[in-house]
Amino acid sequence: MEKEKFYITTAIAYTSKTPHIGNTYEIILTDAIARFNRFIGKDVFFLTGTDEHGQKIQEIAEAEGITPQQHVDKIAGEIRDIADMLNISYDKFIRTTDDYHVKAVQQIFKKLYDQGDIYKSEYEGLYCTPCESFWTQTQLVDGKCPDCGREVKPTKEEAYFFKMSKYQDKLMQYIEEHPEFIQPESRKKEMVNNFLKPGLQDLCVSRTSFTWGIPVEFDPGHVVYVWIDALSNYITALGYTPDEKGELYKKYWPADVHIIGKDILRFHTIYWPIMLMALGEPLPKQVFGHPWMLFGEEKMSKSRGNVIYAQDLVRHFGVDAVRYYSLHEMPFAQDGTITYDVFMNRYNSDLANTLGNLVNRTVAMINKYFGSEIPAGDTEGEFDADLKASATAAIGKISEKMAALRVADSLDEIWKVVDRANKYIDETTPWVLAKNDEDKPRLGTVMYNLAETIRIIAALLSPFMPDTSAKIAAQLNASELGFESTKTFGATAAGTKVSEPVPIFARIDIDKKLEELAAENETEEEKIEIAPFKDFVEFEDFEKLDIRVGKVIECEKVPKSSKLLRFTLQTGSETRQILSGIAKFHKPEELIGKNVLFIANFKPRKMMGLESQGMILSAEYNDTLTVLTTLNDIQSGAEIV
RNA sequence: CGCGGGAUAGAGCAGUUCGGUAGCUCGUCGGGCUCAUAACCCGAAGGUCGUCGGUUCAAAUCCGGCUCCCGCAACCA
Repeated sequence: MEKEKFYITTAIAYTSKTPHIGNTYEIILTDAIARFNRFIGKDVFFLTGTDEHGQKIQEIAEAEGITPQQHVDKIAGEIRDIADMLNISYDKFIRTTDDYHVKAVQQIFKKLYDQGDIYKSEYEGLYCTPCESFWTQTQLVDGKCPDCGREVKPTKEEAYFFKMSKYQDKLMQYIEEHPEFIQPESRKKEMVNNFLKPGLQDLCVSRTSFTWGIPVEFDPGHVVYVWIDALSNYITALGYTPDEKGELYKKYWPADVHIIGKDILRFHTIYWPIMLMALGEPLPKQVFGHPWMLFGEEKMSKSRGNVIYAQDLVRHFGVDAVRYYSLHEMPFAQDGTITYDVFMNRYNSDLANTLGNLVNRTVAMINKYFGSEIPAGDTEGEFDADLKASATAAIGKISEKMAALRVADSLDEIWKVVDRANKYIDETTPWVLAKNDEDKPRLGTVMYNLAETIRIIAALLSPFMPDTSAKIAAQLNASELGFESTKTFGATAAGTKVSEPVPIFARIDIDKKLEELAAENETEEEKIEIAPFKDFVEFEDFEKLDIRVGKVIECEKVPKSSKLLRFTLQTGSETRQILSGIAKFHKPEELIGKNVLFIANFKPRKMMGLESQGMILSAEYNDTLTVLTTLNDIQSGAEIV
């Protein structure tokens, strides 16, 4: 019988810098799902890889004084090492710099262009001078600028655009007919209400402002901008080209599920399906936007000093502890958190105490009471039926949960069996049975039932914690760990020799470990990553800017905007209104009365319906920002020289 | 009034579809046991289910108002 196929992917990781555990979480989650589907007998293809093009990478490489290729080779290597370290069972690792991918993307771009879905735009009649904004035909309101309502003028800027709107209704229909397509459900509404209902804008798919990308074959100077390049990895990895689809593609496409971060859901549930429609290919069955792993309350970032790397966690706690935490502690649809403290508490209670100790005490007793041979289990007693039912029923429940991508809940089901087994030991009190020879057969059965239950646990764990599964099986000398073997009791043969008991997860002394970790962080020299410095300019270039001091006489939040503050600045004997996107970093009250620096000769520009007559200067580093001010008070309107 | 999600014991979460004794894990306290990694098992304490009001015999659950968080969109030059 033909095996059912299952194609699963992660998003490809951007190769700008080394990923932290929050980034790594995605691939662990995907691996568990992939392994589980293999476990239940599907023919799985698991794809992961790296996204290696773009301006940012070009800039970073320049700053480091190496070529973009050298930079992405380095980071892609690191990412691959992390995946291998974590036992990620990917079938293919694609890099967007791979030659077959580059070629296929060029062909895809050409095909879409030839059939008229991609067009080159000269922005004719579509530039609004006061707003300094480009608009596509579909964005205009009554043929005029949607921002200010004024006339728009032609310009010469050129880029390629994808006609998204053409496929919009078809996509809407698909989403409605396939309620499981976007997961979790709540995200679906975001996509439909924010993008599809208002009408899709045509998507810019090429750039001329940088060169580190896939060249548009028929138009030198243009490179393919991120989306067509990155998204198509899911099919080019299978050997797809518009002309020749390839065996893997025919076998595995459409994807059963794309596992991605919630931040790129839009691209995967709107642009990507539309690309596929344009290519005449079937759409993926499901896109799951997983939540983020945060450090405490915050996003991880190096400057906050709260980054946790998978490598460090693995070094201190082992691969499967990292996998367990990632899979078990993350809620399905809400962001989860990680801290060393919580991690270790989880480790001790779930892994060392509950699971590890069950294996340890069982193996120890078999050694002690039966000379390390698993005895026969033919003297039934109270509690046996309940234990067996618990063990053999687990796989059914887990299968249901996993079909809904409920990985954490699946682990809970396994732990229910572990708990049941620990309780069984208490109920049957083997140490009491061991005191009387006539109880030996019953004691043997208790040991057998425990060994067999643990074998089933090991089998159930194999998709989630493969190393642990193998370690447990090795101590019991168990060989049968297949899917079918988890449904029935009795695969363990009496007489099987177990090994010496060896703790699988050593308990952690949390206080001691925290000290160790703190010491480690201190010795680690701080690497400060600042934006690359720009090229030399002439003094005249600086002189073109008119930078002035302004005294803040009014400052308030712009209604309905999360970023904008509206300032009224005193500039000599005049005042002017300036908008600045710094609401997240400064409260209006704290700025009133302060001298700020601003660029006075930018063309006025409308934002949120208000005119901004200049730009207030701020210093920015890694998600934090502060407004510049003068050391001593000085007349407003004073020039910066 | 742009769209959507959330607020439940010290912490993290489930329960809300189809109203009826509020549940899980960790932590705390007490007890049991001694095979085992000071592990395991049992029990207890701890919640006016954000807030105000409505419907109902009965509301965490349904309806409405409010507060606070979060995501998306818009907006940061």
